[in-house]
Amino acid sequence: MPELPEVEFASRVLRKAVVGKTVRDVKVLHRSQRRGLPPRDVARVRGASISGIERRGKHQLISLSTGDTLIVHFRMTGDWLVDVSANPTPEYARIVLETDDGTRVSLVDPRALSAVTLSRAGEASLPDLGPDAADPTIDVTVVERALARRRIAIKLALLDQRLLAGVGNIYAAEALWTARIDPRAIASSLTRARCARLLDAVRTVLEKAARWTGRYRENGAGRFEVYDREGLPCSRCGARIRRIVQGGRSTYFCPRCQRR
DNA sequence: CGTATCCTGACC
DNA sequence: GGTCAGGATACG
Repeated sequence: MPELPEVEFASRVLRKAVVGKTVRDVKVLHRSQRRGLPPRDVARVRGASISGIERRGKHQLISLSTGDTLIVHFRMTGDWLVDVSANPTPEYARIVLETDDGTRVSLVDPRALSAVTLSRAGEASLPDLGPDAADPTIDVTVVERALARRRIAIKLALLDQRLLAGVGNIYAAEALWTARIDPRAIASSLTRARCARLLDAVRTVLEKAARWTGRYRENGAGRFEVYDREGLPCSRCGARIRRIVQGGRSTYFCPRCQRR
């Protein structure tokens, strides 16, 4: 699942492939994408040149010479595939961008849940996002304040992009394991010291993931401490990793060394 | 706060 | 052929 490190990697791939080029054609190949990017918006993209690529949380922002911005979210299974337009259309390609030099960038997404929308010049249509989890300038106080009023489980708070942008289900679980915090702990009850440990853990986990992502895209075995490891021993204390459901999603944690 | 929705591959 | 997974959003 693409979270901040994977989206950062993908945005670099995209930047290298298309920045400075002109969009020759845009194809929307799946009906679920037509809702977010209807024909009138596709028409606005054709012929524009791409001036830059940025990332905010898990969103990628493709700036166009027209002032419009394409906003891309991979959701669960989206990714970029870069090749040339002479090749056959890649499997699971949902939206295809072709540039004037023959480069083709396909949004490949087996589950077709990715979201691509066009934001018109001047209207910022990103959802309300908290500070970027990779922002080195955020400090403990930022985390402490974000959690102070939230009487929800800390795992759910970490997934709330309005509080901190970029963390998803996998790295939330990994960060809580690293910080030795029980995912069921109430967010507002965390002490300043635990907030500091959590911020540190989020950074550690995201940096580690970025190093993996740089090498290969696939999830390597043994990459995670708790995620998808139900019943297996905790590498720190040996207790069996548990799986619970929070907010409809799986949470994996060590019931012995992660405390409330 | 929980639950349904979007989608389709994977798995039973 | 039914169920599940899951990020974000909408709704009760």
